Amino acid sequence: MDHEASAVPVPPWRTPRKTTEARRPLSQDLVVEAGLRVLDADGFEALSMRRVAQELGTGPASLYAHVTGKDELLELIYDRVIGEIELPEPDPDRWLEQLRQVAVDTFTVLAAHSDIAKVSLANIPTGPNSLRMAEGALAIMIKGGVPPQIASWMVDRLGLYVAADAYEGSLHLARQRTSGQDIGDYMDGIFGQLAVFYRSLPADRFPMIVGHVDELMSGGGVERFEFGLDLLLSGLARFARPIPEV
Amino acid sequence: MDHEASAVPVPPWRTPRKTTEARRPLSQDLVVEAGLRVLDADGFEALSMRRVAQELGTGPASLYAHVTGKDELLELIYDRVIGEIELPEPDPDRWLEQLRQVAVDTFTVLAAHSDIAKVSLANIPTGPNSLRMAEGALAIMIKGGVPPQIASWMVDRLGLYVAADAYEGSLHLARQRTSGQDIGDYMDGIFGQLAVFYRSLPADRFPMIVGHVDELMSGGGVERFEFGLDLLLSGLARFARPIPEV
DNA sequence: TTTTAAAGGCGAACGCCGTTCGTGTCAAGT
DNA sequence: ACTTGACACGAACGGCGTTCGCCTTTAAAA
Repeated sequence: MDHEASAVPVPPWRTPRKTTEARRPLSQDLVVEAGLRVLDADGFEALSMRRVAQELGTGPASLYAHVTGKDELLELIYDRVIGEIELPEPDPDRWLEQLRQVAVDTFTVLAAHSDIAKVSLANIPTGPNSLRMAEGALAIMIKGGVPPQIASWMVDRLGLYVAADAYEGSLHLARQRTSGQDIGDYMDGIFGQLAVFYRSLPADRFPMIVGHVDELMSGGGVERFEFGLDLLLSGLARFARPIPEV
Repeated sequence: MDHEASAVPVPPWRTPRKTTEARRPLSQDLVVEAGLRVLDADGFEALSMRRVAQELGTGPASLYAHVTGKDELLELIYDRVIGEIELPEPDPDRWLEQLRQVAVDTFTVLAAHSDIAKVSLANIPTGPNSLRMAEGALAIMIKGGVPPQIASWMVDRLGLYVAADAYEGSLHLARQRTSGQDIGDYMDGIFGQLAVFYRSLPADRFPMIVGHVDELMSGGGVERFEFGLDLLLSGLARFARPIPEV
């Protein structure tokens, strides 16, 4: 036995068949993970089937055995990201606070993973983790005394608001990435230019804009997100009724 | 005169130099108009430089003399669409009602022009008509007694909400267009499937969803839009202060 | 009227993209 | 040991935005 030890070297014109190490088996999880890696590293616009395949050391065609297409891949990545959000056990006394926390957490997680928020704007998310989120938010509200009809619509509206804001923020990130600048320099540049532009407008046609440049430019992304979120939530609170006897 | 009437036919090997009718001069306006035509007819995903050029009977390279690229074309189309919205003369007594009307009108106009709302999510609109909108909304609020800082952020938040909802709606339109179905059939199909899907979920893990399918599915796009809008506006109203002596 | 220079139309090509086809190869079941 | 079915993957298709370079047209200059 052990012919291998004294084996004659393979002739060089015999192209080595096992290029890396046998055949690495792919799987949907591996594809999704690679996609998420590309997304976090290089952003949404860089997430192409070719790039994901490259990340896995293969060609684009290989992915289609595990994923029906790019759309499905995006939905899978999205659901995976949503899975990172923790849901509290509903407490009727703190329902508003809990709902707010879930919204903020969702915003944070979506913003952390580049532009994936776009996916939830483009689809009605039906992955297991998205359903978990919807169920959790519904439970917090309904157990807090919000009428089911209101709570149902609120899930929709909150999801839209959170995703839209995260998406908008990610687009700035993408531009900054393209520009190659430091994130701070980029932001200063954009806001500086915009402030100068506003101030340069004809004051007779745009008196409000010219007169309130400082207010228009003030506040960062998170501050503005929470401002809008609190508008929505304070509006919602008026609908809440005391819990009926259980 | 009138040699034309009895003119000898041009020899066919003499390739006709004026193919259509001399050279039609292009212009930025013509390009933008053609782009809007494509958008309304075939949707966002069909709006390519090639397609717009085809609409003008030329090649894609010709457009770049009038537009720096696709991004600028989209912004120009967007601003043109925004120009369709009418702004009221601010009336301090009816500021909330006026603001609401502007938001609804904007939503309607954006939704009418397919997916153009996407552009305002991707950019901070700075076209003349977009500025006019911002100025108008600011004026309504500030003259209505809303503190300038709140009004400034509200312009941002309202724009985000309106654009996001219009964008989401347009994505359904795009799918319906792709599927080739009638709009009614498509909607019934989607909502029917979704309702069936929700009802098929395990009731122990998703009791709220399974128990409130009817509420989750109820209401059309406009109804939901106005629900969210009124949440935002009722939250805003709490900030309004009586106008100081003028 | 002729010349000339600037402006702009446009065919062709580059390098991306998502997706499909056909072939090759491995590993598990017989 | 052989068969077979799943799947990896190179190559190619048709689309995209954009650029290059040539050529026509036009309007001002001579």
